Amino acid sequence: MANINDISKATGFSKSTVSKALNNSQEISKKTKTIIKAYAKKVNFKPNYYASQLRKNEIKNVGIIIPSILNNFFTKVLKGAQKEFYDSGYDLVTYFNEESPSKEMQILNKLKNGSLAGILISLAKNPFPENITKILLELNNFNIPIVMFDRISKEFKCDKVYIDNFQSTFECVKHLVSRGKKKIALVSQIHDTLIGKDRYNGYVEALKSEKINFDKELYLPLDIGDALESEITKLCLNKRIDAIISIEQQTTVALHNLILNIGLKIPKDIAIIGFTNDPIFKHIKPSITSMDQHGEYFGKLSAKLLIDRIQNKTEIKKDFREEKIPFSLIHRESS
Amino acid sequence: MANINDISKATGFSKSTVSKALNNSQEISKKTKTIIKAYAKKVNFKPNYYASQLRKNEIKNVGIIIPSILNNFFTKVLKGAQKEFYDSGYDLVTYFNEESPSKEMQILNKLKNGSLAGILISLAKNPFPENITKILLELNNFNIPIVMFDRISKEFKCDKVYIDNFQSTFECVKHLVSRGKKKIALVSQIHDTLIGKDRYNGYVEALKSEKINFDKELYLPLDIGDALESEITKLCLNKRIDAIISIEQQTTVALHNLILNIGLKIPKDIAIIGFTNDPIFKHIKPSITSMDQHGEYFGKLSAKLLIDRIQNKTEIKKDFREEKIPFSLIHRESS
DNA sequence: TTGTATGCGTTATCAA
DNA sequence: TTGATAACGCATACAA
Repeated sequence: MANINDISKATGFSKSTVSKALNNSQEISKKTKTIIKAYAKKVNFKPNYYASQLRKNEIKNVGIIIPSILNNFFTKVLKGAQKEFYDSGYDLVTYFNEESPSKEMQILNKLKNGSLAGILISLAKNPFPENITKILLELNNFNIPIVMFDRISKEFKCDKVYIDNFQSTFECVKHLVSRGKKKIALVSQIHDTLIGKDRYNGYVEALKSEKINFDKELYLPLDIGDALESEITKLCLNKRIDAIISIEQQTTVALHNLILNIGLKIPKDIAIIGFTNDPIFKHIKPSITSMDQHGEYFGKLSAKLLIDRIQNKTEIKKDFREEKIPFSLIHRESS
Repeated sequence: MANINDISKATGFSKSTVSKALNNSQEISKKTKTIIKAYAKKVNFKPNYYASQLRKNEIKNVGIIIPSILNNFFTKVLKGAQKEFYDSGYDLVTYFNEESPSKEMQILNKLKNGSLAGILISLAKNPFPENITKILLELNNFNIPIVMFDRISKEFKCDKVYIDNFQSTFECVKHLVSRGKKKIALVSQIHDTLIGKDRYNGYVEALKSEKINFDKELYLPLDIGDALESEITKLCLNKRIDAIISIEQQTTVALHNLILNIGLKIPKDIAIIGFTNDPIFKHIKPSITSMDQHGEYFGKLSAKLLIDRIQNKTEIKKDFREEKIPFSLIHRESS
C-alpha cells in the first residue's frame, strides 16, 4: 500500500506538499494538486486513518450500548442517535448485550482501550448495579463522557435522558377513569428498576387524586415464570378489574390475546393501555392505546448531550443535565 | 492526560518497560508491573487507541450500511452481524441511509478515509446503480473488502449473501395451490430490483409447473403512489383472484386490512402470504403465513465472509463466494 | 507556492 | 528483566 512518502518520492514533491495537496490545501497550486492526486489515484493511495487521527489528536467515534435491538423502542433510539451523530461528523459503534449485565461489563471494560470519544448507554436489568457504576466511573476518569438514556441509574452521575415515568402512569389512570374505568390493574415486569418504581408511584398517586382506593391485588409486579395468565384470568372473570396498564410490549400482546380468548370484549369489559407503542399495537385488532416514548427523539437528544460533552472537553464531571422527554398517549380502540 | 512518557519519567522506568508492563508482558517482573500499573491508575492513564493501532498496523473496525433500521429484517441482520463481529474482536460502525442512494454514496465516499477494515452493505433502491458500483470499486482498490447481502447488485463483483428468491415465490405458489388456490396474484414493490425479478420468475415458473395460465393482470408491480387499493378491491370483488403473495411488510398489512374491510374472509376467499416475517404477522388476526428470511443468520454469515476477506489480506478481488440462505415458509392462518 | 523538520503516542527490535 | 532507539504515516509550524 502506497503512503505519502511513496508519492513524494515518485512525484518529486516533498511529503508536506503531498499531504497538503491530498487535503486540498489552498497553499498548493492547482497544477501540483492535479499531478499529485492523479498519481495518488493511480497507486490507490488510501490515507492511514489512525496516523491521521493520531496527528490531529481527535477521536471521531462514539458508542452506543443497548440491551436489545429487537425492541422497537431501542431501534428507534438507535436510528435517531445515528442520524444526529452522523450529521455532526461522528461515527457510531454499536453494541448489544441481550440484557446480560456481564456482557455489558465486558463491553465497557473493553472500551477502556480509549477507542471512543463518548458513550451512550441504556442499562441492562442488573441485580448488582454497583459493578457497572464502578466501570463507568473509570471511563469518566479517562475523560470519556457517558450519557444514560431511558434505563438510567441513580447512583452514577452523568447526563441523563428519560421519560417522565411518574407522569406516564398518572396520565394513563386519568385517561382510563375518563373512560369510566375504576378497577385499574398495573402489570409491571420492571418493578425493581427505577423506571418501574416511578411508574408505580404515578399509578398510586393518580388513584389517590381520583379518590379510588388502591387495591394491592391489582398491582402485579411480575417476575419471569410467574403465572400471569391464571392471575389475570381470575381477576377478569371475577370482575375485579375493568382496565389494565401494561408496561412491556410482549406482555401487552399476550394479555390482549388472553382477554379475547376468555371471551371478554376490549375495551367494553377490559380496557388496555400498553407502553412503547410498538407497530403491532396499531395493527392488532382491536388496536391498543399506547404510551409513545418518542424513541427517535430520545436518540437525537441523547446524542446531542454527548456531543456537547465531547466538544466542551473541560469539566466532564460537572453540571449534569437531566432531560425529561415528553410522552404521548396514542388513543386507539382498546380504551 | 498522562501518556506512557509521563509514566516513564514519574516511575523511573523506561518507556519500553512501561509499555510492556501495561500490556502485561511476561518480560516484566511482577513487582515492576505493580508499581507501573498503580501509577497508571493513579494518573488515569488511558492508552491512545490511534497511536496503538498505527503502530500495530491493524484496523479493528468494520462497517454496515443498511437502508432502514425500522425494517424488522434488517434489524435482525444487524443483531446477527454485531454478535459475530464482536465475538471475533471487531467493532461495528453502523450507518443507515433511509433508502436514499445519494446518502448511500455520501457514506461510501466518506469511508474512503480508510477508517474501516471492511464493509457490509445492502443496497438502497437506486435508479443509477452504476454510481455505487464505481465507488465500491474504489474502496476495493483501497483494499477494503465489501460483502453484499440481500439487496445485492449483479454489476459489482464481491462476496454476496442472499436468499434464493426464485425458489421463494416458487414455493409460495406451490403451497397456495396445495390449499386449493388457483388465481394467485403477486404484488411487488421491488419489481425493478434483481430480487424482484427473481421472485417474479419463480412465480411464473411455478404457475407453469402447476399448469396454471399466467394472467398478466394478476402481476402487480407497484410504484409509490399507485392505486393499489382500488386495483386489489376490484380484483377481489370480481373474484379474479383467490390468493395474494405480497413482497413487502407494510403493503402486506395494508392488504390484510383492506380485504377484511371489503368483507371477505381470509383465507377462505383470499389467502395471503407475506414476506419478511415481521412480528406483526404473527399477532395480527388472522395471522399471516410468511416467508422467513432468517435475518440473524444472514447477518452472521455475511459477517463471517467479511472477516474471512479481512484476515486473508491477499487477493481481495478473487474467488468470490455467493451464499444462498435457506428460507422457511411459516404456516399461519392466512393460507 | 513549496520544502524542512518535528512530533503525535505507541510498540517492537535489539542490546545490555 | 530492563533500556535505548527507531519506526508506524501523517499534519503542521516555520522557513525559504
